[in-house]
Amino acid sequence: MQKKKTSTRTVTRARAAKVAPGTGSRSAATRERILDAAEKLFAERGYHGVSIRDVTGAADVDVALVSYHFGSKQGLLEAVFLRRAADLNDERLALLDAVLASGGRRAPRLEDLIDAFTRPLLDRSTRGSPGWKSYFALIAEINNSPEFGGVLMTRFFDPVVQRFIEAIRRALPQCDDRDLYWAYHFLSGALTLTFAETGRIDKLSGGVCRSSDLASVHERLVPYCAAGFRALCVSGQARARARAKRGRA
Amino acid sequence: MQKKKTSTRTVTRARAAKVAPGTGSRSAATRERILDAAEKLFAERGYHGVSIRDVTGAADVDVALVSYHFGSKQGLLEAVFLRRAADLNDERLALLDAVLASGGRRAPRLEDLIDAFTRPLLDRSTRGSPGWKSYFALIAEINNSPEFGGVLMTRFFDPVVQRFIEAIRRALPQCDDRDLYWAYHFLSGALTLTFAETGRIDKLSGGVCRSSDLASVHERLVPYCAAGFRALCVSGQARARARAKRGRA
DNA sequence: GTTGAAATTCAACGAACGTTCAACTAAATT
DNA sequence: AATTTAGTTGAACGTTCGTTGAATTTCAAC
Repeated sequence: MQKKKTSTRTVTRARAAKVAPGTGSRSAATRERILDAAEKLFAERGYHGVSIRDVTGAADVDVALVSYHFGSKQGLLEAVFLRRAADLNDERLALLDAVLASGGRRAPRLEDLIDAFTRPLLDRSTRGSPGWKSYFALIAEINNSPEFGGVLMTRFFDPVVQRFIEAIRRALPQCDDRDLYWAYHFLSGALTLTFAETGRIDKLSGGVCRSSDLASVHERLVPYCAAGFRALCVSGQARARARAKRGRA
Repeated sequence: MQKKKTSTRTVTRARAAKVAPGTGSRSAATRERILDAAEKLFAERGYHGVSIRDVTGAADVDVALVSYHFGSKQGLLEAVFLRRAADLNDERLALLDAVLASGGRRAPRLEDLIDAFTRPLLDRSTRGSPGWKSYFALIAEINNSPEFGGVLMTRFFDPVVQRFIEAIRRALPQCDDRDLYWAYHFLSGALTLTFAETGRIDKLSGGVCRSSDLASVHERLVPYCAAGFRALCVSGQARARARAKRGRA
């Protein structure tokens, strides 16, 4: 199964392609076209549900360019993921710093922290380029997928998440770490499903709720999760007291 | 694109296959084998990430049997979905009725309702056959997928969900319907991500939390979501008061 | 034991899959 | 103007895809 071709000159080019060929100016445009199309299609039908030809067809570009620019289909997925992650993480951290700075030495307000974590998604989905909606739908699928969930999400987002959890720990200093992490986990599930906009709640509610009305959802997501964090905090202390009592008995 | 074959005798058999061929006893066993393998693989790699040959290979069965028993690959997915849905829904409704009955005329406790909705998942994932874990992972992917999320979930689960929301409405009679539905939406996201067991929280928490320790998660999921429901309820009333005040002004 | 339907097997269909290669174009370097 | 290089193209590679038709086996009813 090893490559037998004693390839001659072309090897250097192929190797170079694997690294990252795009520095020229006219390549950047086609790279973006491919990323836009891939983002949309991956979000709609999932990674395996989309062929490279689907992507290049939608981008009106030759098939071979995916391998050339991104090395492989998997490389394309990671590039899609990476493209918007930096921007998203940057604003999240900026908002987090602003919340922490405005409070001075005082503990930050829990609602402000959750808002700083989630508002960048709201802003981009409602006012950003339409690609952001696809991006968030893709993240929702990835986040819930055993195949990619534990890998891609961790790599691209966990450093920022860690900083938020540290801040939340300051807001709820008496809270057990396990309760803190699980509370974040629930927030993560609610958040990704919300910004995936699958439309299921529209049918379920008979039109009372609209997935696309993200401002209304976000307005509710923050108090919902803040209350959840606090409840876990107190119920965790109750559990600890019960354990201590059992220990003494 | 229409079938030109003036097919003679075999048509009756083929038609019958589309409906549901399995009544014989030895067919039931192979059907189950196929469903088990499909459930596991769909959960691991998603619908499009699994080929029919992957499934029949794992089930040690001929390729053609999927078309014979389930009509098509999509038919197989729906059969996987349907197989455990009835059992799950039945116990959910039984627990719901028990909660409502035990309370008599009084409003049910919110925590009891959320527990009735979620505990059947906990029981089956921890004590049921291992196929249940795959099933819940598959549901998580479907729930967050634009392609299937709004269709399959609605068809198989929404009737039961509606009954729960009615019961929750009795527990929070002053709560606005929009707040109620959105609160359920957040619960749904947290629930599906939890039982998907993607393992992401294990890495994020550095081992403090374990996805596989579902009893600990469930113990926290209930108070988290109950507090969320109540918080939405009161913040919804605050919003209503604010709207009324603006109206008078 | 024969019959007949249900279940299974085998082989193959055309289409689509991800990837690669050599040839070609266009821009930058000398 | 000549040469190099990044970018693009079209074609093809071998493989796998979902599905199908016909032949074969299994098993219960007669």
